[in-house]
Amino acid sequence: MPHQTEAPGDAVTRLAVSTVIFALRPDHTGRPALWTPLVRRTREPQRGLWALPGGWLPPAEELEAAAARTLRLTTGLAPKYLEQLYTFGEVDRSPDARVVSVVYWALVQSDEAARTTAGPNVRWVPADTLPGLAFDHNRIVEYALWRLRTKLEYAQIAHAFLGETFTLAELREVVEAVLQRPIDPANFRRAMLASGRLIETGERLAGARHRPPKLYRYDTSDLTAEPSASLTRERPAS
Amino acid sequence: MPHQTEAPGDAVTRLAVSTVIFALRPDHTGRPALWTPLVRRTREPQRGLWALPGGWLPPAEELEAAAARTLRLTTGLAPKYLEQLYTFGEVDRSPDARVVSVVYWALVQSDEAARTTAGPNVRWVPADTLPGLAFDHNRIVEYALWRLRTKLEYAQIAHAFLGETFTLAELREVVEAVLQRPIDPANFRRAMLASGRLIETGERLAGARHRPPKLYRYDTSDLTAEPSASLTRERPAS
DNA sequence: TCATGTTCTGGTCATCATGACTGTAAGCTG
DNA sequence: CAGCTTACAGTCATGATGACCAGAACATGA
Repeated sequence: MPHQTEAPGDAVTRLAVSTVIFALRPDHTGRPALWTPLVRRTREPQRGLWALPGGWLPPAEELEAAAARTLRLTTGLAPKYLEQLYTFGEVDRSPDARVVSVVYWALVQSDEAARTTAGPNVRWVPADTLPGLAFDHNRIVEYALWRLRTKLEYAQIAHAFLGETFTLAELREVVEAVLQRPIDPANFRRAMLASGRLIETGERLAGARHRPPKLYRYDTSDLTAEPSASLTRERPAS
Repeated sequence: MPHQTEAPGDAVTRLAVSTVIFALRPDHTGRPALWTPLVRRTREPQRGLWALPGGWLPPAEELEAAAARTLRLTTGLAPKYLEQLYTFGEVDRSPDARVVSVVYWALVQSDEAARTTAGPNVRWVPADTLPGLAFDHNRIVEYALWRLRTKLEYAQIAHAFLGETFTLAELREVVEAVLQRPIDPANFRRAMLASGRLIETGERLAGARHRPPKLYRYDTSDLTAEPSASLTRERPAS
């Protein structure tokens, strides 16, 4: 496909797809924080180390589909948000052959995360305090964290962590957990309502020992905010 | 490298690196506009069509180095700014084998662009009105254009189109050409000076028939503005 | 029943960034 | 030196944002 047409030779360069998955879970203090699932490597190289879910790219499978499939196979998760993060291809990032990894990042709902495939080879860890991972996966997660946090500022993907309907307090809790700083409830409300992307459901969430908050839904009809809509999508075919 | 270790089988999936290059040149109205160099395909498939500069990824070469090398070989250009754009891997984007392309985008100085390798197989075209390109390259350029324009808003890479020193008017002309709208000179000055990234050289640019403007230099010392500094760099080893 | 605690929710105020605009400074040209 | 052009400095209105305040509305427990 490139204009040069030397034969690529033997397949010494291999193509893999991996995914950094984020979900909100209570940390040791009880407050919601970012967690990410890891899988234990059962083969060499780096056998026994924890790594990102992933796999080799099948020739007939789309990149995004491969990301969704491998994370479903290894963790049982179906992402609500899935987007390409970056392609890592340093020559020495894997000790054996040259491996180029197209890495995606995904957001899953909290209740979904609770249904993760259990087992000794899958484990959730706090995204900010990772153990030593295989290959360059620590660096990859750090970059994914940075991207998540900057994207939360200018775009609205916080609702990807939540269910279909949510209160403003729940949405704010998500943003606070991701950005790791408290946000004034009144100002947050004003900004969110001014964005015009929240739709009142008309219902309220009763049961708590305080004034029942309104339930909102996210307006997914407007795609103009993401000019790269053809490249990023929500709710991929899981 | 992924946790699954099925053999990747035959190398039916091939890995390529391509680059979208932008430079400022006067368009038919005489105003500076974005241009991009294309190369003509000399082999099948899509022989004769114009395409982005690129080539297959050698097993021992870094992705970014491969991008810099292929664009130098085909166009003779050395980019001042080079960053990974996106990885395109749709199964059907190439008629023959499966091809996954890691695409970079580059900015080159105007005077550098004038030194492009001449020949019937290299051609500069206005980035906004492209002819029909090979494969999915039209879509790729459109995405690169969007990324360039959004990145110019929040970051300051306009100086990548210019030389070492420049006047505020020159810098403003770059931004106006990229964003395709006039910018108030006084407001632009205020915003740029407030950013704190411009350093006065102490010199002025005389010779014009008006008050000589100050010459500025860009402050490259501060890397905190780009938290992903490890992934994006300026002035790659050309 | 009713006070109490809690959060929801609507509002004010100061600050800052930004767009529109005006006026003066300082060079070159004829 | 008159006149032209752009550099540069400053004002004003507007809108977004952070800090803060106060009433509304519910569950709970006295």
